[in-house]
Amino acid sequence: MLKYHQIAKKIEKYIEEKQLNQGDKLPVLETWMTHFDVSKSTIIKALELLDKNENIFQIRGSGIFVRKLKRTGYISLQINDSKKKDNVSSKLLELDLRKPTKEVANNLNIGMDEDVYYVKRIRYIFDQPFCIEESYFNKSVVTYLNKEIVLDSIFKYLQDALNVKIVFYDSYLHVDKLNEEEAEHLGLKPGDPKLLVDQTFHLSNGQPFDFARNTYNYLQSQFFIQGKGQYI
Amino acid sequence: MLKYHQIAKKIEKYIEEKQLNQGDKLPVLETWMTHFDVSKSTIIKALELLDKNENIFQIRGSGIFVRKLKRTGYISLQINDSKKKDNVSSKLLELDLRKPTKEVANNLNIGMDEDVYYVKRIRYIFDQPFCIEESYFNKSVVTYLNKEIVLDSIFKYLQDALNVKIVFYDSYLHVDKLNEEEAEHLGLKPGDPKLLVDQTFHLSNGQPFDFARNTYNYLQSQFFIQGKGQYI
DNA sequence: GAGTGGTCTAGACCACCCC
DNA sequence: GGGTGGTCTAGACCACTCT
Repeated sequence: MLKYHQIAKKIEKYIEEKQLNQGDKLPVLETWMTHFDVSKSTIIKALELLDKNENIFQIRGSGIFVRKLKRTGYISLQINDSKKKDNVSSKLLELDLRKPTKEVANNLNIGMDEDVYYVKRIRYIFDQPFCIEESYFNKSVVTYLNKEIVLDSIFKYLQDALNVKIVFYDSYLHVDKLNEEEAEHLGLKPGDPKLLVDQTFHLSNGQPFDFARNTYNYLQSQFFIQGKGQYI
Repeated sequence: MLKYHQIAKKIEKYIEEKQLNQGDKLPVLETWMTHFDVSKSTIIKALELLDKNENIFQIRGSGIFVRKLKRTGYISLQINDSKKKDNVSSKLLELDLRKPTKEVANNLNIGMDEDVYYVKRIRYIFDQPFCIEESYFNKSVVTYLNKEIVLDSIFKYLQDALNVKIVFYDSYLHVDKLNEEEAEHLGLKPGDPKLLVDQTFHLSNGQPFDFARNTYNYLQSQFFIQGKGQYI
């Protein structure tokens, strides 16, 4: 494990253990340098990581401060931290090999005669249905899938067994109305609001290999995004 | 202007001028180093910037590649790049000094006896209403506001005239149903879906000074988020 | 094994905040 | 003006990809 990753973790732990709150000041660079016996750049790299994950913010000439979310119970739309989600379970509805629709073929950047794995799941939080998830995997990349794999973590399997690495992803959000089938799955009424999140996951050559369409229950799901200001 | 900012801009321009597409390979580090006559770290910093703004992705041992969004007409939920938005106009509905509600006081971290500036605007894209925006500014930070300022860019005024700098912000998303008044403003029907985005903007001491509630027209607005994978 | 990006160091100097 | 974070350099060494 990289030095600056380790250090970032330790600083994160430090914040947690000291129960620091938003705006609390952390020790200065110099202190961390001597404490971990590494160069300045390494500490800066570690702090950069924490900054990116929205754990801290840094003010030049002033110091390093703790950053905390005020509201709880929200889902991150940025998968920076892959924190474990308890209370979440899922049910498999469909799993088969099929030809893509025009839309799916377009999103996966493949021809309509190629094969895709189709996976449809319902996801539950505290046993309440909060999301319908439909995924389409390019079969030439994801060569094999079965029930057991799908019920566990697909991404973990892709990485460990197939050596498929996600390099980046794009998410597209729409708000719309539920149709009858979706409403039934989510325990809502047709015409009720829904949040639709389309995602494409890309490989290291920039090609998408997974297109996912997520339909969220508007009563069970709230989201957050954190950002940094740079209005010039 | 910082060296690595300049270089990032030049590389961005290079991508644009060469009309490179997703997955196209960029020249290697060494080439950029000699081309700009700077050290390796500086180039890496520049590429880090481009990486953060989702213009490129880097694969160790392989190279630097162009990244592009597939869909157009979407609004970024990350204000990394503050690109100019044409076709967007706004109408001022209300502007006054008032006492905050409990909710607003809580979001601004102030007492209910303190003053806030209240600004209500409708935002139009291609002359279609796409957003109702209600903002509450802590008066002890934003000491003065008027009609002219509000119709121009508030954030620019805050930075230039009042020396108020946004360091970070949190966004919270909900999906819900429009009430009668909102529906009228947006040209929709009560009960139609809406996307609600609450934002708090924070100063360098971590304190929020602006709480904004944005209600989006679900037919006129679509959003995107880009991310990087790191499933371990 | 050659090519390529990433980490890490040590140190000079700079830019900003705040007293 | 002292304290503090940020930029930049030069170079050693490491880790991954691809053929």
